[in-house]
Amino acid sequence: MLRAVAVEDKEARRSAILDAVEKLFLRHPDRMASVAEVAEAAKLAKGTVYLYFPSKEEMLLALHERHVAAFFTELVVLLHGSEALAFGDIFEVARRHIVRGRGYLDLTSRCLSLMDREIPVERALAFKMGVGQALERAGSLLERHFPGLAPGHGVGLLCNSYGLMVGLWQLMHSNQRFGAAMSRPEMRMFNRDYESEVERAVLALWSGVIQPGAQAPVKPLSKRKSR
Amino acid sequence: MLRAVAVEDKEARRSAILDAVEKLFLRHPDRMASVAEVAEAAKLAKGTVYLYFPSKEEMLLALHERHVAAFFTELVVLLHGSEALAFGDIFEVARRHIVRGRGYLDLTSRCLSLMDREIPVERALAFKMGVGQALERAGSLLERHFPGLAPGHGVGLLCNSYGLMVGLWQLMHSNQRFGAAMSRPEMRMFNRDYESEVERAVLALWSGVIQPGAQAPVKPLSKRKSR
Amino acid sequence: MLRAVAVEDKEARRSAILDAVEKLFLRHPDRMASVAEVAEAAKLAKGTVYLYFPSKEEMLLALHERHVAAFFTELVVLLHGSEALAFGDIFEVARRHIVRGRGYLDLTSRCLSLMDREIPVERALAFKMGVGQALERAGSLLERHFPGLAPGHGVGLLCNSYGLMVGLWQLMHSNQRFGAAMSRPEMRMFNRDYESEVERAVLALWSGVIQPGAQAPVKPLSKRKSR
Amino acid sequence: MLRAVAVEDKEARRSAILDAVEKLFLRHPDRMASVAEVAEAAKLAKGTVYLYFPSKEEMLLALHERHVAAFFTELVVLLHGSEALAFGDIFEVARRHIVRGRGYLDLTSRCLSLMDREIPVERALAFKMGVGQALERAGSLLERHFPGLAPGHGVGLLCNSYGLMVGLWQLMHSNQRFGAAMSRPEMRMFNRDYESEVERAVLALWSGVIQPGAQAPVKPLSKRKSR
DNA sequence: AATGAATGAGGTTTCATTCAT
DNA sequence: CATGAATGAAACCTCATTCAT
Repeated sequence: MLRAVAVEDKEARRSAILDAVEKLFLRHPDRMASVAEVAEAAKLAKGTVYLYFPSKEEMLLALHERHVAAFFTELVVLLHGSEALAFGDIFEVARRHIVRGRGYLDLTSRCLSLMDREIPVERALAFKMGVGQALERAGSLLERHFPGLAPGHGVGLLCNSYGLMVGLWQLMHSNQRFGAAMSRPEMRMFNRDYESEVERAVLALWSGVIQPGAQAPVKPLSKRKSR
Repeated sequence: MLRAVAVEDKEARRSAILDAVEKLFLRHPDRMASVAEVAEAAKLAKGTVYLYFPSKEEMLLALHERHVAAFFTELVVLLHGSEALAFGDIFEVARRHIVRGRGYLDLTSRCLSLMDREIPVERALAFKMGVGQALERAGSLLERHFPGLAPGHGVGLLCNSYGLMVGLWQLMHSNQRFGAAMSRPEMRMFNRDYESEVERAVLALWSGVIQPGAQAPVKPLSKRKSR
Repeated sequence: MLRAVAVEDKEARRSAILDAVEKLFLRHPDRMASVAEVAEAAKLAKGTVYLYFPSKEEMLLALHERHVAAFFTELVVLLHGSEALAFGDIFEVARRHIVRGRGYLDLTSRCLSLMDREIPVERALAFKMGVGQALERAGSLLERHFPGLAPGHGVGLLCNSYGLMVGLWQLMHSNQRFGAAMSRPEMRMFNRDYESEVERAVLALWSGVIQPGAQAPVKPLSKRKSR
Repeated sequence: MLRAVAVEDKEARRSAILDAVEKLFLRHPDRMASVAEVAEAAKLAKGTVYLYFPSKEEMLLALHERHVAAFFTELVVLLHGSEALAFGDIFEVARRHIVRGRGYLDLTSRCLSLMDREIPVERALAFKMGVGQALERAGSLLERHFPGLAPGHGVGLLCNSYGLMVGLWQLMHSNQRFGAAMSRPEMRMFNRDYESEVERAVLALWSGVIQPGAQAPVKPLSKRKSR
């Protein structure tokens, strides 16, 4: 076994481990691979894996981090351009990374719950802060493209969109398990395609947030009571 | 221990077990109680619990089902009334059950991932079909209150809203763990209150979906490419 | 597998586990059996063993406790009798249990160091208090047989003797490993038999403590300095 | 890192490693430092440590050897002098090195059990032979100071004393863990100070061994039986 | 001689579930 | 119906040691 002495070598090895994790994750999205399996897939000894990651959970988080970074990098590049962008241009990036990216949403869900328990607070915080910075950057760039978006609301819109994509995925993706049963009449309303549904939903959300018109189409409150 | 012979007694015992699960779930939302704890809290023996539920996971699902049923019951009652309803009236029900309901969202997240793996397909399907029916009913009633909502789109809007609420919760709730660190400048953009944020987001979503006006405020596509 | 439902049955099973531990301990005094081995030797599943003992270490302690209890029981019975006792009568009990008792001293050494680290303080304290009571009882009875023993010094003498037996064993027992090498001239002074050596030493200790005569044979301090 | 090429340099490095071991041992007497920690404390790499010691256990043994050598050196110097010595003069040396020497007894206990298993027979034998020689020397010198000590019994007395010191320490030292609980009435008999207790015990042992008078104060055997 | 990356054996404990009573 | 004793799979992580550099 070659020894990763230089910093780049180490980085490469770390990355190779993540590749192995990803491979296993995609092969069996339903079960979390054991460290032994990861090590085997990466052709390393178990102990070696622990030289690069303090725990199994942090491996997953690191993989997720890689996904997220790739997404934001591309998003920021796009938003940075001087070209005028419409919703679809931006969603295109999300589609490629998040909606269609193999394992992106599944891993996101998984990590979101890891963050509560298994990941040490310090690490969770660090991850979140990293995302926060990217988000802030993307959010403010976004505002430049949508004058209807009130200053400071870019980040919020991105968060909301992200939440919508994740939540909807969780609601819908399991349908695959049901196979033929999905064609029963009682299941009709679930029988939609996540990809098109989520785009429509996010578009609607943006339309609702980026309000150019004066009057809201949906009245927030009825007259009878004010809560 | 009295024996639950009559059907009602059995029903009551089942319910008592769910009460115990709920109590434990609320006490430690961060860890899943063991069956032994549930049995103890319900003042039963471990084995007895298995007379009423085939597995631990199905206990959680049953509790979740109870939450969901309570929510839909109230929602349908509201929508059934002849009174005119604004968004806030409807969201009020969601707020009480989902947003503020102790443990509702946490349990929802948990069950959503259980549905993928631990729950037998049959059971998962049955649950889903139950929700489907309630959803269908509520969706069509909803359309009566919002003429701007195209026929058949009520269910979709409800699903989207539900997904948004769940996804946003997952993104935001973990912030509690971070305590004081949330006030750092890098974390500013996360420092929002879930309750008000989610209401605003859902309202925006509805505004976007229920489009009375002609012109969309957000152009779906730029001219340059058509994907 | 028969189920130990009654309390006596449980006691018996616990005892059977200790038998298995003892058997393994005697077979390989040099390595601590794994729980898997213990379970196998006791013809139980690993998990079952954990129903009876909270940890591997506490198994050893329990076995040691059994040894100690047997020793003290017999000692107290002897001391209780009305007959006049000489040192040899009492040492006879120690010889049978401690010196010749298979594994007694080895296990004692092992447990003595477990008490420092692995055993929870509560448990260690409980054990020690149990020994304390037996010791107190034996110590005061001892004083009745040896008028030369100052009141209250019985316990101390027993402790000292115990320490001497344990310490000497540790110094000497390993000689077995050395086999033929023990006959080299440089090793001559180690080449003694533990059993006779320890008896002589303990007798000497008792002779020194139970001082009938006026003049001490060994002057505690020289005249030149007083420390 | 400078390379230790000359023999003295190597000796110095070896010694520095032992210093590091000792430092760590004193800092956390309750847990055995890992090789990584030792290396770090000695400002060396892990592999380097293995150039000087074949195993972790032998590090401990070497440190112990250093302790023992220091003790015997001083003891022999004292016994060599022409001055008349009383027990207290000799015990003073033991007190300084063994009783009060930080970590002496703890390490002794540890090594005594290592000798059984972890240390290769060859090495264990070598250590023992070294101690044997020192012991022999000290033992015969001792006999010159105590005419009551039968020729050839000096070594035995030293061994017995050593065993008593070690055994008693093991019995008593753990009391520190129990803190306040030591003041309970059931623990009264344990509540003694090791330092004074051990001195009294060793003095008693010597008094018993170095018998000037004719009649033994403690009858070895009762009349009724002869074992 | 020094380094530190790689190794991989090794054993504990938990807990959902079963089933004899 | 109720009990709770018995089961046993499952997986983590540590760390002493080796050896390529």
